[in-house]
Amino acid sequence: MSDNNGKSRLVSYEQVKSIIDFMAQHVEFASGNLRSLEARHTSKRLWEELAKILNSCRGGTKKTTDGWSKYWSDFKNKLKNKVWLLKRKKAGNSLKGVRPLTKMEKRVLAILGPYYEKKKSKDADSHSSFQNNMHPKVKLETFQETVHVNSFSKANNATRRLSGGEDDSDYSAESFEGEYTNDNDSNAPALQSIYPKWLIEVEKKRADAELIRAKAEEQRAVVASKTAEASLLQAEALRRLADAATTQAEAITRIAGILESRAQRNSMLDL
DNA sequence: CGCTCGTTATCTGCAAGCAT
DNA sequence: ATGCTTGCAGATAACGAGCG
Repeated sequence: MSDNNGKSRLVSYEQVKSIIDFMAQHVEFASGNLRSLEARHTSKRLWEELAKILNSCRGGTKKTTDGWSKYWSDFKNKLKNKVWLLKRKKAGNSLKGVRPLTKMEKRVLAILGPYYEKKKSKDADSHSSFQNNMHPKVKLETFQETVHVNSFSKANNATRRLSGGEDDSDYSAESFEGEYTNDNDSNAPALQSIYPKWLIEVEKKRADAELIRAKAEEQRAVVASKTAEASLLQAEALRRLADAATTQAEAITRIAGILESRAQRNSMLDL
């Protein structure tokens, strides 16, 4: 198990938030798509970086890089199962106790959305899934059909702890409905008459991911501009310091000249 | 093209902790 | 005591890269 030295073995809310924030800035890394040789190095470096961040959080457990990697992998898997169950529920299957997605989970879905689609393409083609009315390429909805009882209960409760820092409204049915289909959107019926619902949902998820990426880029730009500003100030300070040093050197030269001429005068008087 | 290797994803079962 | 939840470990599958 984890080396938490008697502290909480549970991952804290702050830690989960940190992971998701980090993943939002590294979408390829989050999806586990860093497969090339160079990318693997990047992946390793990022896990070390992330592990350092997470282990420095005040509360929660401590893990090795492998431990956090495993945790993230399990987290994504549980989330996939949960989404699958929610889809079944929505499709009319009576699945009691399946909680709606939390804000955190929605955010992770927005980050991973496009990659879930890529990864699950084979499953979608090979499985004649329950939702016959759904397009087979909606990979998010094509998780394995054989979910045993244990997985079911696990998935039902997966990441329930994440709601700890959020208000109860996250669990409202409205909140969940708002994740992929905005029923209040007046354009929705018109759009659905043109495009299939699955395509609209996929595009919405893609847009969400793009938005998160753009926000991360914006933050990065702000940091970069502040860094540049600080560099400018530093350069200005150095320039002034150099000016002061030049002035000082000139003064010293003049003093030396004066002293030298005074010494010469004194020596002539002595003669 | 097919094989091997390394990494990551996924599945399953178990253990610890907690609530009743 | 019992059942549930959560996290972890181990096994296996899947994938991409490199090589002959």
